[in-house]
Amino acid sequence: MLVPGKTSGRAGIADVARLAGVSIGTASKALNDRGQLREETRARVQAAAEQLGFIPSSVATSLLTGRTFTVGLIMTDHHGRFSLPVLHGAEDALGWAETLAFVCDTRDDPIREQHYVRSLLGRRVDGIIVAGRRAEARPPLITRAPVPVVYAFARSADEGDCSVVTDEEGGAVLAIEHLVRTGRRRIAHVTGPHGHASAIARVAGVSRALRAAGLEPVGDPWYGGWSEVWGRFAAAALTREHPDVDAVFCGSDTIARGVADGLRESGRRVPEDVALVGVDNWAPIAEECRPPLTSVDLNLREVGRQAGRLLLQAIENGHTPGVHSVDCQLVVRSSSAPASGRT
Amino acid sequence: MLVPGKTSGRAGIADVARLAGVSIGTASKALNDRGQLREETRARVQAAAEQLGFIPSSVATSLLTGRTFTVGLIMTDHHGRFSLPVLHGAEDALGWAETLAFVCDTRDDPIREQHYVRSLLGRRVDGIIVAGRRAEARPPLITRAPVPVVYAFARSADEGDCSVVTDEEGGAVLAIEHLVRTGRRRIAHVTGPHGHASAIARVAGVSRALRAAGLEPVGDPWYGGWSEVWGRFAAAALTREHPDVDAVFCGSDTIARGVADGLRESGRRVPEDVALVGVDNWAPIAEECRPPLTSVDLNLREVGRQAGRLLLQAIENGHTPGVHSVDCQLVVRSSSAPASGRT
DNA sequence: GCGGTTGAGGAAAAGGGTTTCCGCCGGTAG
DNA sequence: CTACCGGCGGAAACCCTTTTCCTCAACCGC
Repeated sequence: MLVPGKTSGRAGIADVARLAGVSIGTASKALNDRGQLREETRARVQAAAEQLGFIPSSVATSLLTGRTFTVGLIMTDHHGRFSLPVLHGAEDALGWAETLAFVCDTRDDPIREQHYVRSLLGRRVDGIIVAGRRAEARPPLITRAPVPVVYAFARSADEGDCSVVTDEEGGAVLAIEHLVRTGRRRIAHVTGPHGHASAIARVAGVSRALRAAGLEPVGDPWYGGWSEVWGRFAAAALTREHPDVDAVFCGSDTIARGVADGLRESGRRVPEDVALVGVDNWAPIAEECRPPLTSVDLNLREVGRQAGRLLLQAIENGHTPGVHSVDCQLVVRSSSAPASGRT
Repeated sequence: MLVPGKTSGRAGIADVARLAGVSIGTASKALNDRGQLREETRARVQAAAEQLGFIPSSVATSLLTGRTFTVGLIMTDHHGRFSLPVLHGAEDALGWAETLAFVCDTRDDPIREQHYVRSLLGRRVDGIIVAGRRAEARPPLITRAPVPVVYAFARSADEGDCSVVTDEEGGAVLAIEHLVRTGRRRIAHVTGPHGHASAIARVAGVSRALRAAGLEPVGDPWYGGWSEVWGRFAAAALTREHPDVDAVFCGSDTIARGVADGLRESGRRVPEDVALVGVDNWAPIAEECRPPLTSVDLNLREVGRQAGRLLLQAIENGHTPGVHSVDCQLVVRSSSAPASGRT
């Protein structure tokens, strides 16, 4: 039942106070368990608030305290394959509904990005998270931002900023160690475009892990694209040039799926003849692959969680510069089962 | 250069006014092109604002005007395949950065949802969009909401609410008409689980379109799951039971991809022997399919755009109840090219 | 009986803008 | 010379809630 009281049509604390027969200040104290009030008064006020469906305006308290319990989340990959898990992680860290996130999709347009930043700043967000896939370190969002900024997944070029990234090199090491452990010896690496930062990091991990295991790589890394077509092509070429290959580590699940199809069509069995590991652990690809694909999970949700935690920390205690790294995780499916007769 | 003026560390309009040598009221008028001021004064104030990097706090104006230029976007499908395009469309309608959206992922948990709703209401959002895939109409978010609510893609069970949905039945008609137009006569339909609302709508569309074309369906609709495995299985069974089939309309791109693989492995060529159309137009699947897949696009972005527009309209002029339908769009790729020798 | 103490609740300021209303000043017309 | 008017800019109210400070009354002990 609406009370004709205030302009907005919504009950304000003044309406609650009037209904309970107390002053505004007293009502506030009753609702926030502050001050010294008789229990009876407190209950009366709370009943009144309940009856009116009173929800306090955080706009007013924000104005008062200077904190909005609001952050901006800027994403640059509009399909959300990378930003969404980051958002989920951030939500975890920010507490369900404790702090809410304005999500802004820049569509990789710097003008739009600046618009959004200005808008966020005008709304007095407590901080900003910049999420999104980008091979290289990205230019800082803004110089001398009046609120903390944390970069998630895409790291800032400015070392004084705070970034959270995945340890892609470590992820590659994980994959190779797994293959070696399951008895593979002739391991090839098929990946994305030459010069792509992710490709570079993973190649480095592959070299390191192979060296540590005392193995020679099977040819140079195969650079191409991130597509299935490339994977199929590479599989055909690979089996032709290196018939003894017994495992392929792929720079993405998409490539790996192409490789799986290519191998099957060249008469190789997966995993019996050749084991396969991808990267991304992207369910619709990895799980539908024939056979289901072992994959390196980039742990993006944890990246988001860390970013959220660091942001909160920066808001409360000040800036924590540096690059924070999150480990990858290997998700084992059947594509890398040990070949029969091996360890 | 920070001015020691105010508490927050950020320049306020008082700082600007002081620097420009005018009163606060005058400064406000100068910055908002309001009132009668000498051009010189206006310029002086604007220069001061520029120098201080002044960004007005929309918290303050929101408190004053009662409008926050903020909406809530509640999503229920956490992979975002459906909600994200809706978000993008909504962003289009809300104007880049004019109105920002709090994005809340409920993970299909009603408790979390209520938390978020309360939080949004406390933040005095101007309206709420509920997005997300759900087969059936969903229960209303809240009864007697103090702000307008628009349901996007998942429609509300309450007819008095405002919902925007895609015309899934119409999408199926589009697909069948396309197949008929390119000379196919023996058209089968492979879809998801029996009883699923989307499956039901599409089956209805298929029947209608086939009847209109004077064709008999090839057997009953094939109900199964939304997976590739099901598609492969169905393809094998289909070619066995109906060797004369020359087209398959699939309930999703994933199924269609499975069917494509299954057909190829049964010795049928796509599209020469059998044409294929999917639903979703989900790029990573449709484009990587062999051959690239013709697909019915659900036009989710447009759904989001409509939802945004309707919400804005509801905020400004009041409620517009009813279910608004958005047409699907057929995206033609090579999987449905006319067989050689046909029209 | 009176001062001190404590418990309960009210009054008012604050926070950062916008807007309305008002006053001042200079120019112009009567 | 005075009255009026228009241009320009300032003072203050207002939005909603929290919080601090204050008042008032009752009760206690001496």
